Amino acid sequence: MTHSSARRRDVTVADVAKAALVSKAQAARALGGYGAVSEDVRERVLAAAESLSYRPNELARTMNTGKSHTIGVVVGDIENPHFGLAMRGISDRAKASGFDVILINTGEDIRAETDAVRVLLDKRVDGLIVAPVSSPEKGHLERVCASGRPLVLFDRKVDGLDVDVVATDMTEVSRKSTAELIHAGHERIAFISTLKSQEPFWNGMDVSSTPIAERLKGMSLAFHDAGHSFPSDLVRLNAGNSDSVVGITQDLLRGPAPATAIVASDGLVALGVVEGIQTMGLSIPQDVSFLMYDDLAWTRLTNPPLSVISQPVYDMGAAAAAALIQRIQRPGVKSEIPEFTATLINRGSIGAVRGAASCYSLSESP
Amino acid sequence: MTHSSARRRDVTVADVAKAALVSKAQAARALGGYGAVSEDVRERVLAAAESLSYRPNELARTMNTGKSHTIGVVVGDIENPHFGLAMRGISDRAKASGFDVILINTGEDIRAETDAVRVLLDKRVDGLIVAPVSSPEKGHLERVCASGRPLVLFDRKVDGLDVDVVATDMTEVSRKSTAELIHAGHERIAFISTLKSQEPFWNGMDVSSTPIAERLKGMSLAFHDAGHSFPSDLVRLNAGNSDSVVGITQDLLRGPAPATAIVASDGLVALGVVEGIQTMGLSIPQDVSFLMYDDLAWTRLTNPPLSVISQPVYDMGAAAAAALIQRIQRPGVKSEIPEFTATLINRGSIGAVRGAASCYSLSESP
DNA sequence: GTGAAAGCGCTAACAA
DNA sequence: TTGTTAGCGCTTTCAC
Repeated sequence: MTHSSARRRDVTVADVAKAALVSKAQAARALGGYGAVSEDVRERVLAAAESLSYRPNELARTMNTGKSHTIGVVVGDIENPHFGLAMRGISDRAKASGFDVILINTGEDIRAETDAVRVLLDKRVDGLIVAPVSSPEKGHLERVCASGRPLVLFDRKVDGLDVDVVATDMTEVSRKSTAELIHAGHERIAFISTLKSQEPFWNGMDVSSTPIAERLKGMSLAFHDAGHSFPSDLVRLNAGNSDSVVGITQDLLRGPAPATAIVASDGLVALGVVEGIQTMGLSIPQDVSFLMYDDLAWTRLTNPPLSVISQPVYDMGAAAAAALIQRIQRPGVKSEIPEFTATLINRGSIGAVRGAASCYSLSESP
Repeated sequence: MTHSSARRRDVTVADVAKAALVSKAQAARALGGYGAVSEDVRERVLAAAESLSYRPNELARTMNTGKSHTIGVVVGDIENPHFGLAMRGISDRAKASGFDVILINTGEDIRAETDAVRVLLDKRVDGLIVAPVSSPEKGHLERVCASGRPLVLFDRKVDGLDVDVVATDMTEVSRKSTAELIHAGHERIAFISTLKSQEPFWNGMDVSSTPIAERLKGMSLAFHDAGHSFPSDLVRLNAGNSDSVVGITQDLLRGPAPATAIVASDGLVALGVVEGIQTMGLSIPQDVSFLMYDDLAWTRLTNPPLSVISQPVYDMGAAAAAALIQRIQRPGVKSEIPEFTATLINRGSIGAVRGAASCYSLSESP
């Protein structure tokens, strides 16, 4: 049993120095790989370290240097594969540059997000990537900037915060997708999002979350292009768990002027929408057309497979990490962030409106 | 602009002490909430801290106390909702006890897992929860124990490592589910797992991953119960990405003695299996029956909805955190870990074997 | 090249 | 109740 004494003190540079018969400073230099050390001393020190199985105390190191070689990531919902994939992009890119990545999940709660940012700053991460929950509060993010450590926002930008943002512009793809739906005869196109909002949506309302605002703007533009008016009564915010989405879906599909197509703003909403449609005994796309954001693996398994708007999430994660590391290594230098574009993948859940002339055929995806 | 000078030194206890006209020690006591401080001094110190917007340096604090009030979590694949849900259970429980949680994702790579453990130990987390990738290597986990910090394993146990394990015993539910399949006339039941293995599976082989071993043992027992022999030629390990699973599935369904039922050992494998079945133009459950582990949200959206084996993942996460925190707070005291049981949720992907007498009807789930 | 000594920001033992 | 003093383990002057 080599580890019988759990309460043993960690071995320190001093121990190594003693064993190698050199000064603490020399041992530290050899171990840390800085300063000037003779070959002879270096070897003795490394050998001693090896045999004592010395491990540097990163905390002490960080305290002195101020650098931790760690980047912190804060996301709202790690159960959403969207963030899982982004996380992989971030990790891969960071690892390639010798940075460790630690993540904190907030459950889409602004208080938890504030805590998470505080914890990571306290742990002296070298920089942060935050996928901020949509909320007017931004004090915690301003505090990051004030601390002097770089911040990169993921997915949404925050008004009045001059930091790098990695996101896909959704306006164009939304416009194009909506045009596709309109082309198929739809005018009653609904949009469901979990975005929290005090008031119901109205046309021209200032939507605080950039990606949602862009999706809505794209829809609005497409309706304008087609000479129709945007059915803003079919925009539903504040969708919560899956059950509430099911309810909203059923509500949208009932009544005198039901929706003929539904757009889900993310994978979680999509689950509820499809379930809602199914429980009403309706078929996609015969009775109602369906479109969702994010190309999740399961969307190919339903019947019909679902049409989705796909974003290069992995690449976005990698780009976020790259931009952050750039900022860390060359403070003050503006980092170049690539443009990302989302594309419509039209699988089979968009169909002609029920009862309309059935001249609709899919236009090819680019 | 309040944060114009990004390069300003952080404000320390010394600064606060000076402002409050007390000694550094008194300021530290007041701020840290330990020792004895008069009401007068406490107020002056807190006021000074407030006005200087003092933030304690957690690193320095951790260096002295050895405690970080942080627990580290290491998982293989955060894209798998299984771990996302577990993570929420862990976070919720930890937060309730005042612990922060940081996570590192390893991509099912043993080297990354080793690194992750090292990083977290270096950051001086108070304890670790690890969902270990199945691998013979366990040096990194032994190092955790040697460091004196508690470790809780999630999902799988590791041979020769005497630590708390939070897992669901899969033997019984596997046996029962397999019996269900056999009852429906199936004898050619396949099992696909991503578990890495040097050699193909053979009956009686020592499978290193507990949950997979249990699944297989349950199957074997059920076949034994029914007086049939276990078709070990239909057990496929080393499944990789989705494409490879599709290939394995197609292989299993071809040939002179094809599988009539397929069991997927996790959600990722399941995606490939269903896709494989669909691309062959076969129907579930008419042509082939299907069963998978983990009750993921999308399993209700396929046609038919998929039969699954459900584990209380959130509760398991919470229990892991509870056990770990117990160990942190009362070292040496053995923590009581509840038993978890998985249940078969028979939705609609298990049917009678093609061509057999169609007397099969679902037996009710408990 | 080398070593002694002064920090980093905090806690904790010891006196007063 | 207070203040003084020593650390925690490392990096980093600054002399030699």
